[in-house]
Amino acid sequence: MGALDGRVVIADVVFDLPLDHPFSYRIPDSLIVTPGQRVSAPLGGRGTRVGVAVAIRDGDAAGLHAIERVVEPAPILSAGALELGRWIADESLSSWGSTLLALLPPPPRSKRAEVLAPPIEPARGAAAPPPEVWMDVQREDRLAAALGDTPGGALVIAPDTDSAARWARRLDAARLDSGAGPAERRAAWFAAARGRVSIVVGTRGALLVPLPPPAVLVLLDEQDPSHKPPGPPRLHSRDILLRRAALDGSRLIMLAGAPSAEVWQKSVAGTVTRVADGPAPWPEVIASDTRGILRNHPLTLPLTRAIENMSRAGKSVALVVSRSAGAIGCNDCGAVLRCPACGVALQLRRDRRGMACRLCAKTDAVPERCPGCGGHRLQPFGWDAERVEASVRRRFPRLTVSRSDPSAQVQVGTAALLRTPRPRPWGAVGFVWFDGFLRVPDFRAGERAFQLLWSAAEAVGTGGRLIVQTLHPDHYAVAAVRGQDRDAFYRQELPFRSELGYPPFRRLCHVSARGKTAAGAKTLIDEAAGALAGIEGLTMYPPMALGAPGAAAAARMRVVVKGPDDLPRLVSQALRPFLERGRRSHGVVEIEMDPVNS
DNA sequence: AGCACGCCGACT
DNA sequence: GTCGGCGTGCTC
Repeated sequence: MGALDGRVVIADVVFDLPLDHPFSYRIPDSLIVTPGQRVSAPLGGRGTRVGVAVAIRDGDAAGLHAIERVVEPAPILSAGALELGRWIADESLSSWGSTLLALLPPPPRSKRAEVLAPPIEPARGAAAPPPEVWMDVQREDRLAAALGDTPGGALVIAPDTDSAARWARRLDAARLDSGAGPAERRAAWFAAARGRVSIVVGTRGALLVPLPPPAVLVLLDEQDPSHKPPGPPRLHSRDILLRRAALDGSRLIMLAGAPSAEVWQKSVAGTVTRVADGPAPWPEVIASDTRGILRNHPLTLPLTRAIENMSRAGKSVALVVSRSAGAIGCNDCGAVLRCPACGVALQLRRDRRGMACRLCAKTDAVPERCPGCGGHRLQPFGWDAERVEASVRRRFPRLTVSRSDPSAQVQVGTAALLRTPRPRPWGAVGFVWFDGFLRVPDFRAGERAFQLLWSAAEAVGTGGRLIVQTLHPDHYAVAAVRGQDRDAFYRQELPFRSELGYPPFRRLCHVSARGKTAAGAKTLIDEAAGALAGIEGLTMYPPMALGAPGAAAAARMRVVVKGPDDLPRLVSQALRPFLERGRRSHGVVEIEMDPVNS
């Protein structure tokens, strides 16, 4: 690296920018920089930013600025982790830098360098055992016991910080999530890298923690949509862990009472191993038909009885309400108005003057009569927590009824009630208006409803009751939970997904255009849709406006694209000109791969 | 993403 | 005559 010929050592650095190309810097003689190391370097105008060195090479220093300092004296990411980050960026059509930096603990505030050893390189190429999904009621206890016996390290990914905190306490593990302080997070990261702690618990931000092999990777509540929140890394934690386990030969354990359709399909295909038990303690599941009732009172007879019996037995009852969903149902036959082409529930527009399909954007007036039974009681309605609370108070004046007090005899709330841990199980759980979940205008509504019922059944103790008030008492989600039979649910659900070309059989992608004006957004989305049109294997729905109709908010347009496994590559090739900051006059094109809601 | 440069409207 | 709008292009 003699300076005579101008050849010096150069670091290629990626930053948290929407630009998917590295910036090159000269490495001053006073610094040693290796791939995977965080560095601080000048970028644009004035000021420095923290980035990650992804490559070190010899080159011509002409016109290059110098790295200013290293954030840590050793790499924070292994070569394998860098490569995994590259894969996540490719799969989600985001930049390497924004992906990597979202997966690292915050840089230290002070410039004082921490003394640490380099992370241990994962054993690449080792054959990984097939990933497992543990579904039995005892799965959490078994996990805690199994991790206690594990010789190597373990990385446990929780869906949210509350869960991470609980599990860190339970496993006596180092905590690495945004609920922990920055210093604690960094300490946990490097302690794990050095093999000094055996178990690390975190949320998504911990997915790249280096662990000495053999390590066990764990995904808690696999079915929880919180595993793919908005923002980088823009990929589901399940997919990241499946990839990581395969790359570094780790065992992967996913926990879910009722797994996602994606994991279930993998288990059917034999790439994921199901671990279940025989019949577990299970409540009596009662589907209570609300036809003709539920207009003036939120409780059917079975739920009223359950409240009476349980309060007499000193047990508490949860009443679960749904957030009003905007789908349109018939109060006579229980049918939901659906788009004939897409199969998803049509949604009442906010101005209430029509209804629209979220996927194909077809809009229509709300019909006078139900297309199924001819009934004229078509309406979106629901019992919210406030109304339910007041009504139950009136009906049971001697019971404590509350929306906030966990010790109340009857507690009313949304589905989040079931996720709050409690010392004793519920005596009964009642779904006031289960159709509110079935009617959510999303192709995953049935799956979500099934998983919700399953978790409710698990949260009810033996001898308890699960009461489902619905116009669809024979719905296959209810039947499957009553029979404690996951397979029965997916035997119905998977063919539906397959026939309509939904995940897990095809991949989905949202392409949206945001402009200053509705016309600008429309122009841009039409151009983007034009670039995607005619690509072999893609199915594209017509553009539709997002947000409130009318107003100024219509400056967002979206198309839904379905395609094969290599959808990211197909879309990125076709839309490259839109993603490389060219068309700013009309707005910005954004791509969401594998959307999990709406 | 931020930021600087650059070319057209209403204001002290 | 300026101040300032944001459209366009760049950052090693």
